[in-house]
Amino acid sequence: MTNKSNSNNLTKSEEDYLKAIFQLLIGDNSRKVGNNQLAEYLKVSPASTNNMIKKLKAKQYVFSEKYGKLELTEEGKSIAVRLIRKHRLWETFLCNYLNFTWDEVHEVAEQLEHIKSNKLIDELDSFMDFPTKDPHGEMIPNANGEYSLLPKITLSSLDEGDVCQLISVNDGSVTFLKYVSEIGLALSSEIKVLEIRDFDKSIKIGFNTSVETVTRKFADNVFVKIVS
Amino acid sequence: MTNKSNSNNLTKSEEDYLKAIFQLLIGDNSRKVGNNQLAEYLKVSPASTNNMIKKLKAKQYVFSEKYGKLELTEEGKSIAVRLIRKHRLWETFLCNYLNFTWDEVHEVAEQLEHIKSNKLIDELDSFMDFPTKDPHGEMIPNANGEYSLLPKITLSSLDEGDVCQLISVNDGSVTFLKYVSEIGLALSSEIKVLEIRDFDKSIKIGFNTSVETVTRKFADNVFVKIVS
DNA sequence: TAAAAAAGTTAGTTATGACTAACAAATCTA
DNA sequence: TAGATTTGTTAGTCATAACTAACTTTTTTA
Ligand SMILES: [Mn+2]
Ligand SMILES: [Mn+2]
Ligand SMILES: [Mn+2]
Ligand SMILES: [Mn+2]
Repeated sequence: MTNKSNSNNLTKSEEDYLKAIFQLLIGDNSRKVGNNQLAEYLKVSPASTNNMIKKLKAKQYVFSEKYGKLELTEEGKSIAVRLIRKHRLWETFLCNYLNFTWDEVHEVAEQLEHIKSNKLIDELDSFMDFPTKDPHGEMIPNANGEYSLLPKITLSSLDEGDVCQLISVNDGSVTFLKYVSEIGLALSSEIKVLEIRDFDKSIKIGFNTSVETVTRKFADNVFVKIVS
Repeated sequence: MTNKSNSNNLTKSEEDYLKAIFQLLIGDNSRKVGNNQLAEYLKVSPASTNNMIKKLKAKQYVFSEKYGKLELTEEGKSIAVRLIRKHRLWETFLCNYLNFTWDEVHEVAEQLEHIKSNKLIDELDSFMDFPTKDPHGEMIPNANGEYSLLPKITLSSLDEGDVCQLISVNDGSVTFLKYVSEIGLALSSEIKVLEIRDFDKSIKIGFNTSVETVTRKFADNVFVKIVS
């Protein structure tokens, strides 16, 4: 059993850095995460991340050798997971109870996730009857910080003829999410890869009664489960 | 019609200072509010408030002469009112939907009030069907910033024999609020002033089937409407 | 009305978290 | 493997928002 009073007394920035490292570590599936990569992800300078990493190392949330790659301690991971839980519960609340669309929730959740109150988030969870997926299809960790990760397969990794089901989407870009709903794609949509064009690797997909051509960049942000 | 994009681009601190000035101005009913008084209210040093006041004057939310008392511009007032609206809507939400007690909501609302999203607060308002009172009995300004103030009569200002109804309570102290509910007082309770003791000005009150003696300090935080 | 007290201001310090510029180490790549 | 490129580090600056200590102005009161 780990320290109970953790995740408190952290600043908004410290929390966001830990979450970012966690996301990069699970996102890039156990690939190494470096200082500059983190800086780019957070849209700050490498000097800023270097500085914050020092502080997080002193507080024992992060470890790394000089000039080495970043890793999270158990404490660091635990804080990141709880932040993700809060973020996703808030996104779910905004979508399901306050008439937000899925492209509107991320920015607000980015603020709400930093509200310090265990009771608040657990009551919100209970109020919504313990949802397990957020509006973008991502899992929501439970109150004990437990969560399940299904492997993230991008639409762009499929071959011609493959059929898949849309599981989740990257929630970071408003224009991307608007685009997804505009063409009629939604969570659970069944998608067939009709053609991968040699010229620019753009992908012609079919779903429902629609056919659309999307770029590789688009397909990189769509996560699927292969059906056949 | 005033500037629309106001109240944005303000820091949490700037917002809290404007709210505090507003509360002191209406609370102390048009009495003058000075720098040191503000410092004491916000529990920071007079140097800190002096500094912040300078910034708020530069941004035209506050005005005052050197060594003079503080006043809010229309813009300043408007920001304060919107912050109070957010604070009280959140308190109402926490009490009515998330099983918070009235002594638990203030601290969390103090954080939630700084979330930047007009849609969020207006949808929350609509979700709750536009409540007009918060859990402590205070009015909630509407989406246009309109609000009505009933004169604040403290229980401590009554005379022996007066009968009144509890309208609202000061929401700032957890121990006070717990105390109020513990002795069985609630919004709308009818209270009779049975005796004001000469020795220490403590007040013996009767309500429901109870009789309690409360201090002047207690009675200063209870606001009532005189019944007879 | 002069001294004392209170209220307000200023200067200088600290912590946080950004930044740029300059530099060092590690990794590619020819 | 040497040179170039990428990655990471350090030093120094800035803005915000707190602080203490010292000072000035205003108000009180004896
Ligand atoms: Mn999100
Ligand atoms: Mn955030
Ligand atoms: Mn409150
Ligand atoms: Mn606040």
